[in-house]
Amino acid sequence: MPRTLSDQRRAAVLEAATRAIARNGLAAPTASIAAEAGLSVGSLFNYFPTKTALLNGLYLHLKHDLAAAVAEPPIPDGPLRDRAGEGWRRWIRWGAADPDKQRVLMLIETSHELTDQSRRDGTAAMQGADALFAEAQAGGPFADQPLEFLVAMVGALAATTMEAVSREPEQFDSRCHVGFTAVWAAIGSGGRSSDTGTDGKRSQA
Amino acid sequence: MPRTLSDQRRAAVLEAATRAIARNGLAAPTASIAAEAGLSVGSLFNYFPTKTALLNGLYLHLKHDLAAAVAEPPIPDGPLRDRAGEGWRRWIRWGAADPDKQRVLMLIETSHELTDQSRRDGTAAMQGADALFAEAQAGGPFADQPLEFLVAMVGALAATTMEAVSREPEQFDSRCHVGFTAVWAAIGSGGRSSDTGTDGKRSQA
Amino acid sequence: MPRTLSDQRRAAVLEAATRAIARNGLAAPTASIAAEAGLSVGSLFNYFPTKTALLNGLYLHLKHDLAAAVAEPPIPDGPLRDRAGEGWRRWIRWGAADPDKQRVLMLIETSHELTDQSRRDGTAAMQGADALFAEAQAGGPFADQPLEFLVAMVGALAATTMEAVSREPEQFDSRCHVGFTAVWAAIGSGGRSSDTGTDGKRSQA
Amino acid sequence: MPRTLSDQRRAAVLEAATRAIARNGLAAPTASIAAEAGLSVGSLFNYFPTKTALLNGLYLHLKHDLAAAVAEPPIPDGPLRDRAGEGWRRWIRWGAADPDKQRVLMLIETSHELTDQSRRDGTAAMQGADALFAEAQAGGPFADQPLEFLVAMVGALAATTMEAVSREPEQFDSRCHVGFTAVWAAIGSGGRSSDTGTDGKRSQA
DNA sequence: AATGAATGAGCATTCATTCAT
DNA sequence: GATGAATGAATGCTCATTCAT
Repeated sequence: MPRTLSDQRRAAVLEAATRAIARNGLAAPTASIAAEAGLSVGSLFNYFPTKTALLNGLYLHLKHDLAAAVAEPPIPDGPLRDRAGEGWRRWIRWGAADPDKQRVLMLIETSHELTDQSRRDGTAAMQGADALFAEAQAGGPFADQPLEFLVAMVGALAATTMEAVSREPEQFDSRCHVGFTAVWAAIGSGGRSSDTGTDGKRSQA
Repeated sequence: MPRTLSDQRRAAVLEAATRAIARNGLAAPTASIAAEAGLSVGSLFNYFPTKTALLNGLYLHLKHDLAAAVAEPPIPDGPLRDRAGEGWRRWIRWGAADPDKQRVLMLIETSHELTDQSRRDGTAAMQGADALFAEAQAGGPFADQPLEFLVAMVGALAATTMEAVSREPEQFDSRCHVGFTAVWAAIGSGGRSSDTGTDGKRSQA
Repeated sequence: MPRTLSDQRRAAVLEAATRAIARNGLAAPTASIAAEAGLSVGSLFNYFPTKTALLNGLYLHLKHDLAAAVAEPPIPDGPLRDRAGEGWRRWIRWGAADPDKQRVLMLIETSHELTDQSRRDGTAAMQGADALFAEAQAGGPFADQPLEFLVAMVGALAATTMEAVSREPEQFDSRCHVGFTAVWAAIGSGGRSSDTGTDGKRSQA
Repeated sequence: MPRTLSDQRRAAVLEAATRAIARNGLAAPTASIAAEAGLSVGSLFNYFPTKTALLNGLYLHLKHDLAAAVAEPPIPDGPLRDRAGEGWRRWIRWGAADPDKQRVLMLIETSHELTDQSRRDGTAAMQGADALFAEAQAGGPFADQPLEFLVAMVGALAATTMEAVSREPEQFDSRCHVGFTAVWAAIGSGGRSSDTGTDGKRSQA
């Protein structure tokens, strides 16, 4: 079966596309992507019939990559806030480890290339991660806010935090903490006693 | 004397570019922008010598537009939190009133067309608005976070909030409140007694 | 009468065109010519209704300029060969003094912008100078060659000689001598006893 | 394996460019050249990445074409003057057989599109032909003239002679003779006995 | 399946010329 | 007359996609 070869090449294309698009924007020529992947133009179009298909495929690939990075290995049981915090840190770590991925994800998301189906699929892929935050929102004062809005807020904060961390990796803990504080507040849990605060000291106030 | 380069026409170009780019992305043809502005292609290039110049000009125009919308009329004196909240609401209102502007601002910001100079100028234009949040950050637990990071967080939250409000304008108050809660938390004022909490009612709980 | 003013400006345009075209070729924008002449585009088109008209006007202007440089002040009487030699030196001096003029003349001549009428007029203007060489040709072995061919040969030799002299002005005498030797040969007088060689002094050696 | 970049097509482009440029000047649209070569615009740019590259390639192609026409088949041994004369006739024949080539060569040479490298390469290609004339110059009175000047003189005379012959092909011998007489004079051999004279009379002096 | 040349619609930009002031 | 903004056809070049090999 030529399956294995195909998968490898497909992955190479996605990786090359990530680099090329991070560097040159969505206008990055398919030819340059193919070259970067070590393929001919013609072959690239065997894996993705159009550039739009490539972009949508890349979007889903990155979304799943991110979702996996957040959800695996499984986050150990514990207080919701701890679990959410761990998910958050994984999220940020993913983006800071390879800023290109995050940037490209956003570029595609804000473009008009993304089909509704892809957008839905991407959202579905993140459901595991999102659930963590949705749960926290549930009982709080912002429980009536649409999940979509919540998820968007968390995503925006994550993007900003990643970017900051990728510029100063040694500030990972510090920026993560600030970002999570905002996330927790956006979820509506910011002031609840059950959270015992962002850190223990605060809760004694 | 010939017809003089008219500010009106320049403004028309910027407005047309905003619409066209919101609709078709940065790849929107200059010809379509010119047409939408009621000008010939050639004339567009009298006002902006290159497409990049147009994009940079548009970016600055929108940034100043936003800055003015936040800062004018002057926000009346009062507790810092109230003033920041008023600035925040104006910000969201600006973006929700014309979502194209906000979208285009972000598209340009994440593209490679923006010169460093423009970026600096754009940041400078927003200084008035940013100061409001910087002041709040000053004495708090996040005082050591770089202003740049703070500003980026607030900006990201604003973008998300605007988008939500532009989809459901009647939820202006509700979304604004959530967004501001996150902002205030990101600034590090989320839990300070001097703020009497995110809102008065809550602190009594 | 605004005649004087007009003539000045017209001359300024021609001079500016010479510089601009020497620098950028026939594709030199009319706008740049106008600017170099200290005029507005619109005004330039008052003096020359089209770019082609400007080019033809410039051609004739340069041809007359050259013709005058060769013919004035009148070449004193003397042996034909001396008179021709003096004409030749004046010709070379003209081109070496301002190589732009010569280059532009050739550019226009080899372009498709030149009308037949202009070409004829240009030829007519040079008749005085050409006559000097035609006379020399008359009795010789090449008397049956068409005047047009003779003139073209002399022109080609002049162009080459000018170019060489404009690069090394101190070699004026040397290059002039070589050039004239070729001219005289092309005319068919190269070996006639009446010429007593390329120059009288030498033949006595 | 895909269709391979074909030498035939490349040649077709050069030929088409020669015709189109002879007809319309250097401003001949690339599209028209492509069409004349039976190619699409896009393909033309596969063979030559820019119009400037095409022009430089065309220049070198024509120079080599001319050089080959002069040098091949090898000129049989014999007196220098005879060999030079044979080279000269071949040169003229080349230009008269296809005046477009010569015209285009000159157009490119006098434009600003030609790179220094191309100019050098073009000169190098002609070295074989030029050597013939350089040798003749060597021992004569003009031996101290720079080779460059000599070559330019010969080239100018050739261009003029070609043009005349292409207009009246039946005058080939006659014009060739006149041209060569001038060439030989420019080289300084016009009066030397070893040449047995351009014409018999001289050698007796 | 892989390759890369071929295709041509599409785009930013230029520039001669016109015309309102 | 003078000015220079307005016009839009024309041009070099790009790039997604196709297809012969």
